[in-house]
Amino acid sequence: MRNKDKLSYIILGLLRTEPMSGYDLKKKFESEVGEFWQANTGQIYPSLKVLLNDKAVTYDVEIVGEKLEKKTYRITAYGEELFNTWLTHAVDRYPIQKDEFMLRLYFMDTDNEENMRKLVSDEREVHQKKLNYLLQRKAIIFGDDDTAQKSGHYLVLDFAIQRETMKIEWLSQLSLSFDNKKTRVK
Amino acid sequence: MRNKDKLSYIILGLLRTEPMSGYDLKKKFESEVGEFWQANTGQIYPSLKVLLNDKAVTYDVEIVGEKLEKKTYRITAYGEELFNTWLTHAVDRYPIQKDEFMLRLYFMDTDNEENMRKLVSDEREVHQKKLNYLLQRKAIIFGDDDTAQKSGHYLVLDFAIQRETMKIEWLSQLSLSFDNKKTRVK
DNA sequence: TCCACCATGTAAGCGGTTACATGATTGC
DNA sequence: GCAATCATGTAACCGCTTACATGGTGGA
Repeated sequence: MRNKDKLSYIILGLLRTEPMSGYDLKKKFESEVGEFWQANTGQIYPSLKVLLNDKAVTYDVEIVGEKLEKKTYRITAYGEELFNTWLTHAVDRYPIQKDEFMLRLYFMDTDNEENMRKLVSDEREVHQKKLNYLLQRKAIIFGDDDTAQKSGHYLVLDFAIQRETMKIEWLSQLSLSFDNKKTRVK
Repeated sequence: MRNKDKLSYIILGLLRTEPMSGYDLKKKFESEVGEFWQANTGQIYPSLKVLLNDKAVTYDVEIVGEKLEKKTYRITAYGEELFNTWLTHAVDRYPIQKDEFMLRLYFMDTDNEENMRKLVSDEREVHQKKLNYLLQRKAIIFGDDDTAQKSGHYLVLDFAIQRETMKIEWLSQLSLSFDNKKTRVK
């Protein structure tokens, strides 16, 4: 395990909360953690192998049904050590946020109103769907009480919601500026 | 050039605005476009080679000074065709936004106030610096007039500023919640 | 019986970073 | 003269995606 390998730290973090299988980890990357990092089997299983080799995790085999072997991974004391070092060590540099939509916007002729409107409304739809999904998840997991819960899970969900809300508002503002322009011309 | 290769499209887009060298492209990725995509020489020069091979770009050699050969790349009609197809074709799927800070937040024990405060204040500092830099650039490039300019360049800068502002506000809110908690306990 | 899901992996290849290598030019 | 910057590239390696391969389990 190399010390810049973020995925390994995330797996350790997930295993610290509760022991689980590679398949369970995959599901975690599809939900909670998935808002800010993702991984699939092509990375998870090889990564577990490395962690196992480094003695940062161990596993117990559990037989499900007749013969299905489920490996339940658990973090070791050494793994906890590695993880805690990462957790309290500051983020080294500014994260690069790739955004293909913003690139298109950058390149598009802003006077081509038809293209601009389509680009913006398509993007808004994508983010509106995402926002709806996030709000629904928040309601299901945390209910209506906004003040009480301040767990890590709550915080990441809340930030993701803020992020989507902000983008939608910005896109709406942009749409409005097209309308104003049209009115002014008339 | 494979049709999923975003970098090539970005290079074409940059060359469409004005012909330039690989070195110039690199600088573009450090500023304007860099807010939403980045690339360095290890990708740019090989990518130009592929585009050249596909006849999407051509170049003229210019002698700078005595013997320094500067290759000024220019987009071809075929390249423009490729680029326009990409530009007006909708973004296929939701962008994954990696954020190591949010991961740390997710994993950190929210009751460990000392660790939380440090994590949050370090992150705020990083984004405050970024915001200051962006505001300065906006002032230099576009001046004080907020209403007039609606070019692609203006829009990406504006969005980046919104993004940073939102994160800083969210982090401030979080800091406040620590303070309130402390007061309540007293 | 069938299908969705549980469960574990591998291989190929691409996208991207880091580091290296080399040399010219411009301005102080 | 020196340093910053201009300028072009290559090589190694890693991170990550996509696709493939295989099979078991549980419920309608």
